[in-house]
Amino acid sequence: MGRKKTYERDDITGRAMRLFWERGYHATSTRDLTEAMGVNPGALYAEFGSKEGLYLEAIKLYEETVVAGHFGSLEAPGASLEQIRTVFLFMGGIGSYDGSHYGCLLCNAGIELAPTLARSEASTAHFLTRLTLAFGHALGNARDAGRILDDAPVEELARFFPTVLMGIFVLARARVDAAITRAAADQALARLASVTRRVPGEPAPVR
Amino acid sequence: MGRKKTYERDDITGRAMRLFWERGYHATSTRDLTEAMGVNPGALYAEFGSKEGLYLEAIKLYEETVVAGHFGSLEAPGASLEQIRTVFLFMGGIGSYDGSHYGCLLCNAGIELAPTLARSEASTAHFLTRLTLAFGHALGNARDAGRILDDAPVEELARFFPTVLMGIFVLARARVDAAITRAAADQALARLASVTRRVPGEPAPVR
DNA sequence: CCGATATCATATCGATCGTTTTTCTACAAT
DNA sequence: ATTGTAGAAAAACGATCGATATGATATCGG
Repeated sequence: MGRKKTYERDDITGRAMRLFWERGYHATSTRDLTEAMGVNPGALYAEFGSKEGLYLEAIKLYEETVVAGHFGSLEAPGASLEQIRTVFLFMGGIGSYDGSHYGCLLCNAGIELAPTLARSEASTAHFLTRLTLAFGHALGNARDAGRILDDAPVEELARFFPTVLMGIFVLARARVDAAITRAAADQALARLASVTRRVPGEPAPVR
Repeated sequence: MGRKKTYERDDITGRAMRLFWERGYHATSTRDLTEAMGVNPGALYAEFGSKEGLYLEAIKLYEETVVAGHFGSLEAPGASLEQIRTVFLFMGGIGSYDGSHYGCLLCNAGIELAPTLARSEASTAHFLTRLTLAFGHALGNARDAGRILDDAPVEELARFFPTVLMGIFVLARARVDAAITRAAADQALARLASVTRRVPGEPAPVR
């Protein structure tokens, strides 16, 4: 009994996510949020408890959709060098996409809120751990397949690549020239190429 | 004629800088600022015009002191590979220093305010340009001295290194394990080593 | 068709925001 | 000593913040 909701939770969470993503936490007011979500304040607080609760839900949705969409290929069973290259080719070109100045919600959250909101800090740290494991997975597969040198520092590389990605997100948000993110991604791939075993038919490593 | 000021502008700007650096712009109120600066609101507005004006002054001071302190060696006439290595050795160890979770004020400013405060976006972009020029300068010197390969991609590397630094700042602010920033810095140096010409008496490149 | 009730739209809450005004105090030229 | 003035100290400004309370409205079981 009672009236039906005129919204779906995932939908309004997604709208809030995009607003937080673009503007950050503090620069987004609850009025901005209710307007973009198309709901009244009461619904926001009934669904999410507080602005902070909504933010954390938005982060969760971001992990499940955006992060999974961009980096899920690295976590797939057969992930290897191709998936790493694809990620960096995409990230290198991020400066030329619409909305690239949004950067990454979890990177933004870590910068803006890590000192004052422990759950945000934890989310960003978890995100970085996830990326590190994903790269480690793909690199491990590549090593098992004999595609990278036996003494390649897999663990260090798996920590290096996410760091470069964070740097690229910072550059994208500061709207630097797209050629810079391109160069950064290319050089990360060049580091990968320097530990890659050459096999017949494969293109030469970038320099 | 009139009463003497009880503060010095650089001193109170520095106190504001540290507070903005740690907490970010929006999470720092003018009351927090006046308290930390040891002045009354009237003095803040007489000196800086607005909270935004104070923030921009703090950024300027940060460039002149902190940035110059950490990256000035790269801009010196004789800068070369040693200066690049020193920078990354320091940055790799940043996770183990007190206050490392502050990250970098200009990186933080780019993330938090770039979408809403054009002058902040410009400051971060200018900072990145400055770093790129500094690395390009050091790499150019190294190439002129025959210390890196003739076909080494100097310009791309000069764009790559600042990107890695931004990534490390993000990690530091999210308080990830110090071993991760260390690995990221080491791998950036490994990329440098792969274009470095081996000369007698020099240590072997890192892998 | 009718109460019961969950959600709607809207007004409004106290707190805090960035900023300004007011009042008082110290200093210097006369 | 007097007086003009720049700065210190404190109160208070309107606006907006996150959050809530108040009625109107739609949807159900009966």
